[in-house]
Amino acid sequence: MAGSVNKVILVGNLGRDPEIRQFPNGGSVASFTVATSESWKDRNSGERKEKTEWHRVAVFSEGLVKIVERYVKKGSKVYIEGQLETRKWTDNQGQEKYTTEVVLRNFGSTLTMLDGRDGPSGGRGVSEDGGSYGDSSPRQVDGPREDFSADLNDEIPF
Amino acid sequence: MAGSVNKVILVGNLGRDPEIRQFPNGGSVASFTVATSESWKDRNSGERKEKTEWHRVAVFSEGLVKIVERYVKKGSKVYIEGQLETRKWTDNQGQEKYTTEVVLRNFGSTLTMLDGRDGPSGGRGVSEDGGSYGDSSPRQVDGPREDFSADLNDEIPF
Amino acid sequence: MAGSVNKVILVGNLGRDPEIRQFPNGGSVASFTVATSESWKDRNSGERKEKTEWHRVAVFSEGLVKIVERYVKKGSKVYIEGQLETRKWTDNQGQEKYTTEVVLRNFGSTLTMLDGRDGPSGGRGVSEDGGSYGDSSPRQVDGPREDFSADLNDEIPF
Amino acid sequence: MAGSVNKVILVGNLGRDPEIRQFPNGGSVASFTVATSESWKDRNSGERKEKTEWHRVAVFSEGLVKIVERYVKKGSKVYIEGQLETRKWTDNQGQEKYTTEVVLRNFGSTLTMLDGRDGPSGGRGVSEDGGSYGDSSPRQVDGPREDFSADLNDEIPF
DNA sequence: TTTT
DNA sequence: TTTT
Repeated sequence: MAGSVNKVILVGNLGRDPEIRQFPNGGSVASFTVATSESWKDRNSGERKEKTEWHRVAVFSEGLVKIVERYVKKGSKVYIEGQLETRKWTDNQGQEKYTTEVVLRNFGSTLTMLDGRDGPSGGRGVSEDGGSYGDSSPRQVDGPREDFSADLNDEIPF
Repeated sequence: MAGSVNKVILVGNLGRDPEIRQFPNGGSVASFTVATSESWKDRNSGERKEKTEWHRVAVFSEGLVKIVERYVKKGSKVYIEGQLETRKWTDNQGQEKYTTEVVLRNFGSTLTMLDGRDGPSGGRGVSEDGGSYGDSSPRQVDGPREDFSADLNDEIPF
Repeated sequence: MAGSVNKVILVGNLGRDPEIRQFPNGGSVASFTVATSESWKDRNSGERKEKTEWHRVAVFSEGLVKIVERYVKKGSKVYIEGQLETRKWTDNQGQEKYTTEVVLRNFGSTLTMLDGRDGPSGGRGVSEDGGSYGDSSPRQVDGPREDFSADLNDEIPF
Repeated sequence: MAGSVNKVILVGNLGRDPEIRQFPNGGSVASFTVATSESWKDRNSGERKEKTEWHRVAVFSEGLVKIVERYVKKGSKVYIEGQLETRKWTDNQGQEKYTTEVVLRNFGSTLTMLDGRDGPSGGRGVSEDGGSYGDSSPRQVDGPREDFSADLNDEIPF
């Protein structure tokens, strides 16, 4: 299409440690959920209200997966720039389901740590060397999976 | 949560005329879908590939609903700024489903026409006076509905 | 213009305490500078490089000025959404100068604290009641000024 | 700095054809100005008001310079994502000046045509092959320049 | 279902 | 200097 833009910007905290999975072809994906919340005063009752929204995030960019592996964990506050993607899948009962995610691929995607203490400053110019980094490694799922998408969908309800 | 951001920016075209619904309490919602697409050259095959993503949009801001009613129709190119929201609902078979939408509420939400010919310049400072506007009115669903969310969910598969 | 967008998003830290000024007509403005920085590895030398950019910010939205007064101070990390504006002025030697600022007015502007400890969650739905809030009040410039813009320009070099 | 973001999003029209300059080292820059405008109804007088803002844009990303060369010209409507940079220079009278620009470098920068007729769909995955493209080539400044920044600053007043 |  |  001549000129379209698909961009999501989130600042929020991770609900759990990220999950990293290797693909048979060598690629990998980091997935996690991010909470954002709003609060407002109800017009009628005058009560303070709050609503939390959970966003499912999938990181496919190689450099950003490394950042996630080393620095991002449950509770981390992150700035994320990605794109919206909806994919169709079939659950165990044969029901068709749709899942919408914020996806970080190479171009125009960013992940920046906002916690201060740990981690690098920006998620783009990722240095390619490794190195552990304290003890905050994410929950690594061991080994390649084949039924990747069904597996992911079992765990998170949307 | 101390400091979160939930923002979606889309530039794309409407797949169909918007649908406007009145709520019993006087509010209204305009809903439509927006297509964005990307194209790239496949690394292996060298082929040109294209992928279109469909985004479900729901406009609750009173001023923006008016803009949509008057100026936005099938094929319109729009700039949209809203927030991601996922809601749970139950289909006719009693299955729980989740639908993720780009929602435009009052603050920080924008809808701007990018087609040039028709429409006002920006979706924020909406003048409160009415007036028809050519012949490009959207498909108006007549009258208030009670089972609003189930109804919407019948029509669009995600 | 049919469909234009002017938006700046910054995440960075304040270089100094904000400066608040009252206008004779009752309005006020909060101004401060925000640093963002990038680091990258130089392609030729392999050295780690870093560059800091300073952004001049002016907050005119009444609710956001209150937020700034109470919660924002030197070193605070903030998320800011505003618009770019360039204004012309004349310095003491009669030279014409141009200053570009990130301006926060009512619509679509946001300021969110990212420090965690202090402050409210979002800069939009600001409650209109007052209240001190610890000891972190910004450097308040006492009383209305008439030569507002020249005064500001004396202090910051761009 | 741990975690900063510097992002500008513009949708607007070019005031003139872009200017392309080659650097001695082989790089190039495309520069142009983009207009955005707002209109609102004055609270007191009830009059319709309009204000146009001019943004100076400098494109350093190699792929995006090609896009600009081929497709972007006076009057074109574009979507731009870049970062804010302020640089210091000295004019002919030895006066120090500051110029703030929206700069498009490699990562996270985008330029997308919104005019419909001409041009490719997105400014990121630029194909590296050439090709003229009708007659809409921008005003090409011939040959490399050495005093690049002074030269640019002569022409545009901020 | 849009658009190029 | 653009655009409506």
